[in-house]
Amino acid sequence: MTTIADVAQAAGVSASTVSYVLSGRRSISAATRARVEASIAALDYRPHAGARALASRRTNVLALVVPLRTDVNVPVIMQFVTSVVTAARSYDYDVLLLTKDEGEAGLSRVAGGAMVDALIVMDVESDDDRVPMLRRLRQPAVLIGLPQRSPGISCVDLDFAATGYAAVQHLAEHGHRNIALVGPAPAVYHRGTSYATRFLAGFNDAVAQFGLTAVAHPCGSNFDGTMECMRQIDTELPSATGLVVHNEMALAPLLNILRASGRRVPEDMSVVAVCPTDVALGLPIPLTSLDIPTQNIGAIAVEMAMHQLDGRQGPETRLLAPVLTERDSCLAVHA
Amino acid sequence: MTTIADVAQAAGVSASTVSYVLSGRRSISAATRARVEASIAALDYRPHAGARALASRRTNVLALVVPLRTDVNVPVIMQFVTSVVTAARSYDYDVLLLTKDEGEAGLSRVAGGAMVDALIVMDVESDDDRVPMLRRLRQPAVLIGLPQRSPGISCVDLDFAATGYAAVQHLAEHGHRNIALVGPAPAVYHRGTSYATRFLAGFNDAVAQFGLTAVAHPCGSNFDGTMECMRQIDTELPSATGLVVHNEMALAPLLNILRASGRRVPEDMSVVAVCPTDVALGLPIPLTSLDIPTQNIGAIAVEMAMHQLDGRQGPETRLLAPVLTERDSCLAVHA
DNA sequence: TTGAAAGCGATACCAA
DNA sequence: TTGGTATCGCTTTCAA
Repeated sequence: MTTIADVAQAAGVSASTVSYVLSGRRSISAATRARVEASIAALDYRPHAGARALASRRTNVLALVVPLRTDVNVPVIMQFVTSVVTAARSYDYDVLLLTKDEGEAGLSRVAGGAMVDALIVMDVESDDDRVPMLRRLRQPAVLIGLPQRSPGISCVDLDFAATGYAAVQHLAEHGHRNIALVGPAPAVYHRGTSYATRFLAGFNDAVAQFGLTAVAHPCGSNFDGTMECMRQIDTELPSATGLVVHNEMALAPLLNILRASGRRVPEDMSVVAVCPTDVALGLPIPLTSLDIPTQNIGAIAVEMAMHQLDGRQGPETRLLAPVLTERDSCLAVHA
Repeated sequence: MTTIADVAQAAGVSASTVSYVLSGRRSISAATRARVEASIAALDYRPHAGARALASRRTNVLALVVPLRTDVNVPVIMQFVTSVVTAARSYDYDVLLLTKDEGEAGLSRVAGGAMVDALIVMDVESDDDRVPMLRRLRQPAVLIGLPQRSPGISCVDLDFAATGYAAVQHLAEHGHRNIALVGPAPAVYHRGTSYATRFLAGFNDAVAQFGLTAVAHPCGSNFDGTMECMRQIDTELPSATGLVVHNEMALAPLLNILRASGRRVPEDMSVVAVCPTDVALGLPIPLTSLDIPTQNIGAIAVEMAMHQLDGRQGPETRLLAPVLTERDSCLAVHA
C-alpha cells in the first residue's frame, strides 16, 4: 500500500508537506505543490481513511437512516436517498446506510464508534424514541420530518399543514363544496408519523375556513385498500366532486376505480395529488399536484448537516412552502 | 471520548486485555472478562472505528453500488439494498452506499482509501468498464449480474436464460402456440445489461424448441411505452394468446390496456410475469410468475463477500434456478 | 515556506 | 492467563 511517506520521499519533501498539499491548510510554493501532485498521481496514492479519521477526528462520512416500510412509496424513499448521496458527494462526503429497524442501537453504534460525522434520519415519528438519543450524540443530526418536540435538533420537511390547506383551497376556489381526503395508510397514522396528522390538520382548517363539507379516510396502500377507501367515501359523501390524495400508492388504483365506476377525471371528479412531480406525470392523466420536493429536501438536509459541522449554523427547522402545479385533473364546478 | 485505555484502567487490566476481550482472539479468565465487560458497559465504551481500521486493516464496512435508473423498477432495487444491508448487519458489517454514476472513480476512491473491505456492485452490464478495475482492487468484489467475462470475480444472479426458457415452456405446456415477449425498456438493451439478452436467448431457445410462433419487443417503462409495445404486438401477432412480461413497470399498465381493449386475463390472454413475489401479488389479479428472489440474491452476495474475506472461498459464479409459481393469470388453451 | 515529531486509539506480536 | 509495546498512516503543533 502506498503511504504518505512514499509520496513524500518520491517528491523529496516531508510527509507533513504532502499532507498540507492535500488539505490546503497552509500555503505551499507552486514548485513544491507541483512535485507533490506529480508523485501522488504517479503512485496513485489514496490517503487511508481510517488513519485520517483517527488523526483528524473527521470521517467524511455521514449516516443516512431509511425506513424499510412498504406502506410508504418506495420510489419516494429512493429519491430521498439518491438526493442525499448526491448532495453528500458534492461536499466530498460518503454515505453509510442504516435501516430504521436497527433503532437507537444503530445510531449509537455508528455515532459512538466515530464512523460518521453527522446523521440524517428519515421517517421521523411525532414522538420518536430516537430523538432524545440523537440529541445526546457528539455528532449533529438532521431529521427529515418533524417530531413533536425538536429543540436542539435540525429538521427539514415540506410544510404539510400548509400543503393540506393549499389542496383544499385550490378545490374551494374552483367551486367544489363537497370533497374527500384519501389519506396515507392507517399504519402511518397509527405509528404517529407526523406528516399525516399535520396534513390532516391543514386540510381540516381549510375545510372550516371555506365552509366546505368533507370526509377524510386513511387508505391502504394497494388496490384493495384503495377500493375500500373509495367505497367508504362514496357511501358517506356521494356528492363529492373533489378528491385530495395524500398517498402516492393509491393514485394509480384510484384512477382505475374512478374509471371503472364511470366517473371521468376531471369532468366528474377533480383530483389534487400530493406527490413528487414524476409521480404526478407518470399516470394516464397528468395530475394537478402539490409537489413533494424530495431532491430539495435531501439536499437541504445535507447542507444543514455540513453547516453544523463547520460551526456556521446551529440547529434550525426549515419547513418548505408548498407549490401547487395545475395540470389536467382539476376542473371548476358550476352551481 | 472514552478510549480503550480508560476501560483498561477502570477494570484494572491492560489495554491489550480489553482488546482481547472484545475480539475473543485469546482466552480470558472468567473473572477478568466480567470486570472488563462491566467497565465497558459502565463507561459506554465504543471502539473507535478509524483506529480499529488502521490497526487491524479491517473496516467492517462494505460498499454497495446501486443504479439510479428509473427505467428499472425502483422498488426492486430497494429490495436488493435492504437485503444487502440486513445480511451485512448479520455479519456485523455496515454498508457504504455508492451510486453507479460515480463510475470507476467511486470504486477506486472507497477501495483505495481502505474505506471498505469488499464491494457489491449492482446493475452490471455485459461489457462493464468497472469490471477490469474491480479485478485489480485489493478488496474482493461481488457482482449482482453477469458480465460477458468475469474470471476472477464473483457473480450472483438469477439464471435469466433458464427463466426465459421456463416462461415459454409454461405457456407451451398450456397449449399456447402464439406468444409475445414484453421486454425491458429499450435503454436496458442498449446499454447491454446482460439479463435482458440472457432472458431473450432463453426465450428464443424455448420458442424454437417447442415450435411456437413468437414476437419480442422492448417496452418503455411507463404507460405510453406499454401502450406502444402492445400496439406493435397486436399488429405483428394478433393471434397471440400468451404474454411473457419481463418488465415490472409494464405490468400494471398492461393489465389496464388489456382490459380496455376488452381482453380478459386469463380467459383471453395468459400472462407470465418475471418479477418479485410482492409485485406479482400487488396487482388486481394475482399473476403467475417467475420469481426474482431479491432477498436471496442480496443475502448470497453478502455471504460470498464474507467467504472471500475469510479466505474460505475464491471467486465463483452462482446462477439461481428459476421458480415458477402458478397463480391466476394463466389458462390452458384448447385447439 | 518547510520539516520534525507527537499524538490519534486501536491491534497483535513478543515476553513473562 | 496477562502485560508491554511497536505499529498502523495520517494530521497538526511547534520550530526553524
